[in-house]
Amino acid sequence: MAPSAPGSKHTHHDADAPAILRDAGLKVTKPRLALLEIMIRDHGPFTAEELHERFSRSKTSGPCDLVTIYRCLSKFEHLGLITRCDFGDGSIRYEIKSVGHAHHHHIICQICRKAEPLPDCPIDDRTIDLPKLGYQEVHHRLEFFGVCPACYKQKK
Amino acid sequence: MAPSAPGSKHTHHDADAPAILRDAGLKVTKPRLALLEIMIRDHGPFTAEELHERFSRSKTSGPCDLVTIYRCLSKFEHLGLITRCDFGDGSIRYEIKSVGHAHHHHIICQICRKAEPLPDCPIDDRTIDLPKLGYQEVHHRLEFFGVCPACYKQKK
DNA sequence: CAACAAATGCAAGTAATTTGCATTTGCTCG
DNA sequence: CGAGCAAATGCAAATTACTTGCATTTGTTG
Repeated sequence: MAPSAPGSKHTHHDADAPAILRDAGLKVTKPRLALLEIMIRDHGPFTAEELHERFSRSKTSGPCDLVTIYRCLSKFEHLGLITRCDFGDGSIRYEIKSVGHAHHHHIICQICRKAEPLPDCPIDDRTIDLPKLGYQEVHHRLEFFGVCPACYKQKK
Repeated sequence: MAPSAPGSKHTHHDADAPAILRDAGLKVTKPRLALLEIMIRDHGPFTAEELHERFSRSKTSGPCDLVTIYRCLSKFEHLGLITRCDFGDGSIRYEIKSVGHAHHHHIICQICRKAEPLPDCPIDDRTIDLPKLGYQEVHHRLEFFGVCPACYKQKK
């Protein structure tokens, strides 16, 4: 996937996973690399468990302990490579941050648990409420919930 | 707190905990009543554990098993008496809903974990994004995070 | 106040995530 | 290119938050 040009134009784009890891000061290990590539390639926020399943299914990547996935995710999060999503179902999900995806939120179906990304974020952390003044490094977590069209149809 | 007038004007206001329970079709038991009263009287969203501690400390209310608290909270939530808050630290918190408190959100200090309510909700579930159209019963969960003035001062 | 369902307490069980520790694996130098 | 060392991994066990099963107690209602 990283072809031709050897020392070519930098500011690595998308799927340049090894460089991303190196730049972050992490060793480029097999599990780590595979994990990052999965997260870049595939969509949607994933739980550790879901990522672990993808490892098991994939023939190309060796196996990877669930614990390692937790540890990698934690590292990636602290480095700002991925964002945490909390859909309120007891599991934490993660999503790649950079790679063309702007800050956004999701709407989760309460019935089938499917999540859809919403294009724009309606919140500006700097201009919301007065009492928030005085807080530093403000950010937010926002998710929408509802019954998706498909599930709503079934209910009737 | 519920004084004088015996069979007085209805539409029970605030601290009329027994009536709230009865109206909800619940038995007025000692733990339940005490729990609801604590939630009405004291502030802030609480974890089950925090509520349990308040029981232990209080001389006026008998003891109450943690399991009972979980069960009551679950009941209260389904009845719409309380709302769930997720501060993303692995514990769920609950807050009374009615009793003059409008729908709102919080800002949580990342350092000391203290939560402050924010007066207005910046979200209108009906008018946010196009893809959300088609979803029924839409609601949202939103929390802000940051470093509170006190903790920020200490850091420097 | 009898009777019955609902609510409670205690013990045990789950699910998600974390920690300890011995082993392995990248990376850096010589 | 091979030693050396810290970082990363895997496995087992621990922890945390919450849930379930079941026998006992307690409100409520006739």
